[in-house]
Amino acid sequence: MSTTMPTGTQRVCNPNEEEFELRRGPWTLEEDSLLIHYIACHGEGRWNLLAKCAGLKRTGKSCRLRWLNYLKPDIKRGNLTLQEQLLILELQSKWGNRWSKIAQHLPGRTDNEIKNYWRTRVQKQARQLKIESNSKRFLEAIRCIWMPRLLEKLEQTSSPSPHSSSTASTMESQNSKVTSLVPNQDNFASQESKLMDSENSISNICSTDSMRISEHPTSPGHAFGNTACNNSFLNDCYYVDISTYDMEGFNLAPMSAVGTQDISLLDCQMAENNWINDDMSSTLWGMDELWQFGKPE
DNA sequence: AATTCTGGCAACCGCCTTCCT
DNA sequence: GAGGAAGGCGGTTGCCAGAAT
Repeated sequence: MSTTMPTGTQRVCNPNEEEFELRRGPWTLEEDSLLIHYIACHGEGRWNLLAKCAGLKRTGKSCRLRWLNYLKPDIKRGNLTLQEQLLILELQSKWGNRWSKIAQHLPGRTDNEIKNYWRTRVQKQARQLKIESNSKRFLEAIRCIWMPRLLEKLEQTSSPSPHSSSTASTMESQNSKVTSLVPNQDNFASQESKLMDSENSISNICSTDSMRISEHPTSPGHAFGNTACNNSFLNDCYYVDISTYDMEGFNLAPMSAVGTQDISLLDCQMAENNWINDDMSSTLWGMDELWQFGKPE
């Protein structure tokens, strides 16, 4: 029994209590400080009671959300690092839209933030490619093209990225061990050229061993193994120290079901859209620079 | 300079699960 | 075991700032 008020408040009529206003919408500084102060003194949990005791005219849910997504001291601010983006791609392909679970592996990042990232950046690419997001084809593109690119970019920017300087310390340090990821750049450019050739499917790219550099000898989950790319592209070319990701190993099982037909379809789609050279280079996840280094001159 | 469009993100909603009585 | 409350989670909405026209 509530009525939305034009001012962003709800009038809640409770027979046992006096009528009170329930605020909605953006939080004010005053509300924030009330919440912070109350949690500092009494801890979090029992959110409905907390809201009442703290003098907040908000629902317990609203308080919880505000705290977890914005006010909590260890929340990271700023853009997602390359490592974080890579991790999100991998974990999403592994677990699907289990944002809270994924967020557990990105210290300081919230499920809401990761969800927003996925929707605004990643799914946008799917739309532009006319690929259904979360489809096999899209997953394939992520694995065979974008993740390797992220890895390569990661290697190139071994020094901390400018926009993540002070805020991404945990992941930054955790993932500084992403090692031996990328072969020489010339090869990558040539791979991209191949991609643009409609005669060559992604599977061609994936199956080349020209980019071979190292293979992790003991990796239990075998980061990029057993993919539709016939293992070669990722498995042979990249080594990610899984343990540093705290990822319980990459799981590429779903991709193993992807046949070359699908890949070829994707390839056709890509060729049709000229996606690497045009669309993608300027829009992929806001990481424009990611698409610059490997472009054929 | 004004208007429209777009992207990013905080916040809300509704459903489901877990906990408590 | 049943029922209700609280918490957790994923999807969606709406606002705002900056870009584009």
